[in-house]
Amino acid sequence: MRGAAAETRQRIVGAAYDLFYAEGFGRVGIDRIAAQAGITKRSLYYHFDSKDALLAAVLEFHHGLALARIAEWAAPLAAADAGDFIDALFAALALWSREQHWTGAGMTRLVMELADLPGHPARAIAARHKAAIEDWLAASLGARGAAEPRAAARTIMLLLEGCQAMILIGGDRTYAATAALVARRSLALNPPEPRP
Amino acid sequence: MRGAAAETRQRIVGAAYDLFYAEGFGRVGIDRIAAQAGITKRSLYYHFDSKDALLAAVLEFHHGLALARIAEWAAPLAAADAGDFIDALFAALALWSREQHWTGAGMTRLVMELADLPGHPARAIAARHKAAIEDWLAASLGARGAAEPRAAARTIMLLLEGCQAMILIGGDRTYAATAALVARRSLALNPPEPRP
DNA sequence: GTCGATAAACTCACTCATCGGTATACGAAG
DNA sequence: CTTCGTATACCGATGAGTGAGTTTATCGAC
Repeated sequence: MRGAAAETRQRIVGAAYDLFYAEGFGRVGIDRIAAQAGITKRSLYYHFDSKDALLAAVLEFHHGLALARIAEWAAPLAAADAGDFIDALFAALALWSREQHWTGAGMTRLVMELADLPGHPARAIAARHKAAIEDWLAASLGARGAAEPRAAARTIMLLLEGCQAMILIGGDRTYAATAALVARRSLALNPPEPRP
Repeated sequence: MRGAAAETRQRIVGAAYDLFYAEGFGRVGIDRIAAQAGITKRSLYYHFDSKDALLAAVLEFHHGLALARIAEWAAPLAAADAGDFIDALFAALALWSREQHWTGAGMTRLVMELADLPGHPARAIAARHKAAIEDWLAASLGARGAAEPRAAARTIMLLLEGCQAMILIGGDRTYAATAALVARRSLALNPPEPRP
């Protein structure tokens, strides 16, 4: 049973991830996480010092998971040009938002929940996460011939975040198409070098 | 004391507004609101059936207040063209975000907090609120000669929401300038009719 | 004009559930 | 025998919400 700790830890993180993502940080109690993980609360506190520490672990887990997922998602798009890549991106967002019980991006919701606590460790992790996504976007766009990949990535981040907020608030998924259009046009104003 | 109810009610709404806006809905207890309003908890429940009902009243209050504020803000811009109007809009956002303890848009944060409760009354109020803002934007842009004011308003809503999220997450206020640029360019693609 | 009746406006003290976190003890593996 | 991991049972604080009683303003009756 010596290596079971890591497995138990992961089970706790997984349970907390599911619950935090579904209902938010504040509204989910430690007891429910422990029950979902199939252990007692005391055991949970053996593995994690506090609820905040657990949250940090969950976010790190989510960070890795999300980056792996978008890399996997982008794999079939290796040959796409920047414009098609953008269209595919927002089409994927529209599809994602159709999922039942979709609640938008977990990191963003968490930051909003902790908006008055700028010093909270979770805020730093979320900031790093978003920066990593933006970096990945810039690299992806640059590799597909976008003229100013960093500026384009910033624009797309704005539109992605805005899109998720608007869809969540009003339930109108056509904002995804609007965002794609805006992103494409914005890109077209910095046209890529013609490739031979 | 026969007509004091309305005044007390408003004091409760004001206290709840301050606290909800500063710390969110879930993390503020009824006791604190009552204390801040200078009454007992039991008196609060005399005026409001539940915490949710109080939240609804707070949101209606905020809705009216926000619309009045943006109208007041826009008054000096009556003569501005659509492009300048957009620049002023995002400049105001950048300035607003510099306020100490700035936590972004209250309605958006609330919807994120209640993301898993699509049937919550507060969600409907928030949706109406955002729709009203978008309508106001479309009217303002149309009056300033924008070619497709509805599409432009949708674009700007996306960028406003995205901007607030990005600034809150990363603390980087230069996203406001990026958003203004994107909005302006997007507008320039649908150029207004030249005015005589 | 004053005296109850009435209803509005409010308070004190309480309910029960849940919150995050812990003291202590027990079983198993090395 | 010690260390790791778990369980039972508990802590004080706080959550939303309430039952029952008290003050206060207004109004009809005389």
